[in-house]
Amino acid sequence: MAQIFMRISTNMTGKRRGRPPKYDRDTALAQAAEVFWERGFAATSLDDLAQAMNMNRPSLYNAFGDKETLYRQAMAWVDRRLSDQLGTALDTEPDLNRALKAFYDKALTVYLGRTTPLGCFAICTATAPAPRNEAIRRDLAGIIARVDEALIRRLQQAQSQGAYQASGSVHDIARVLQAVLHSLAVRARAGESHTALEKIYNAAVDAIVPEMPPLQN
Amino acid sequence: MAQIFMRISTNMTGKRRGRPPKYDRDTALAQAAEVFWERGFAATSLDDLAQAMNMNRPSLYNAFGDKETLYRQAMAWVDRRLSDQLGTALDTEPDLNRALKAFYDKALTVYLGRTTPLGCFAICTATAPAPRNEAIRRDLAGIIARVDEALIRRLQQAQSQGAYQASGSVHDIARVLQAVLHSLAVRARAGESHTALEKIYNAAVDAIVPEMPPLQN
DNA sequence: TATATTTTGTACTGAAATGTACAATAATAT
DNA sequence: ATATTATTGTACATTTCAGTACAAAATATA
Repeated sequence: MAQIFMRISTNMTGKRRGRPPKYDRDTALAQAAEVFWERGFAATSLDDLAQAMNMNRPSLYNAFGDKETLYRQAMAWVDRRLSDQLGTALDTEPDLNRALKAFYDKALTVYLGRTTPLGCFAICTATAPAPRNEAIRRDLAGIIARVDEALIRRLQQAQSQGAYQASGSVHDIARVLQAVLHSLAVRARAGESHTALEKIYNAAVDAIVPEMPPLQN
Repeated sequence: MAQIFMRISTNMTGKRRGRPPKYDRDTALAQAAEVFWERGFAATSLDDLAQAMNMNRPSLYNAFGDKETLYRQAMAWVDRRLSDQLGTALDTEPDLNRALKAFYDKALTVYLGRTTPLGCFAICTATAPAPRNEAIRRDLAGIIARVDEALIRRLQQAQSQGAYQASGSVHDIARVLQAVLHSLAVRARAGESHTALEKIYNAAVDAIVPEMPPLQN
């Protein structure tokens, strides 16, 4: 039941005992994520995963646990990478309007940037199992909450710099902005084009966070 | 391969020949939808469905075809009902701002109105299989497109009545409005409360389609 | 009453999936 | 060298699932 994965028993020379693993943990997770991303949680078999990760099933169990555990690690892996990219997109651009557009555009490159457009991993594959799998449901809720927080921070930053004046609550506006992200996630997976999606987020940002009028002096 | 379901061989008295079906087609679809809605497409077995529909598997095949066909019929069934309700919500309220809020609120009662909150059937269960199932992907795209059209119509109506002046393209604004719906669909399934979701759509509508200023005379 | 038609329900087949036992392998440590 | 440790890989057991064959049941029609 309570198994312990990944006992990192390295000695002081950094060399592990026993037969060395054939896989690299990070790339294996990336490969697992790719399969889950395309097929979803339930439709992905351990054989699919083992094949994609170039491992056999017992090794896979030994390294990552069962399918659910592996799925959650894969989702966390994808989330870390995406959060990094979206966070830097928000931070690099000083103008709020432009920062948000950069944010959405970076998301689109992830959502559309595979051989086939897959949308958002979490939104498009974690929703299905969520009602019957409390852990996955909480993972999904956590991912959404952290994006809320990132957007709130960015809005507050703009506000404190006088670059933005919220009509209502900044918390609520952040959630409206994430709504656009969710829609891009879904529409990308439904097959809509990059240009069509670009129009959506441009319209949204311009409607919700209009460009600053030139400073009056 | 090409089977024909539901041969409606009624004579002029409206009486069918052969043993009468135990199931009612409409309620059976509703029951199937409930199962798919909670578990998703791939995680639902034909045994789950047969049990929920109070049929045995051969009858199920005879009446609705295989799992994919049944799923698509169930999704279409749910979509018809939801579209009806959302359409009337949009039409009954004369003021655009209030009409949109009624629209979202009606959606929320559907998304949250079961024993466990399930969000939107299409958004939360059709996205997962979409990349590997072209038919389901197209169904999903069609459902999204029809909501776009309904919102566009409503915006144009308000515009032609002078009750609304779009900043940009009405087509784009409609898609931004549907983005809010998508987010409600996902967040409901992730476990967020009715009041939390209400705040989101209220903020969105007020930001995107502000209440009309009192007519100037 | 006999026949045709349609659905029901049992039972079966074959395929796919999960999870594990156990021997073989490859490295470090003594 | 020998022991220890950890992973790999084969093989297997069990369950679940999709799909179907076929007889029984229930109705209309001739």
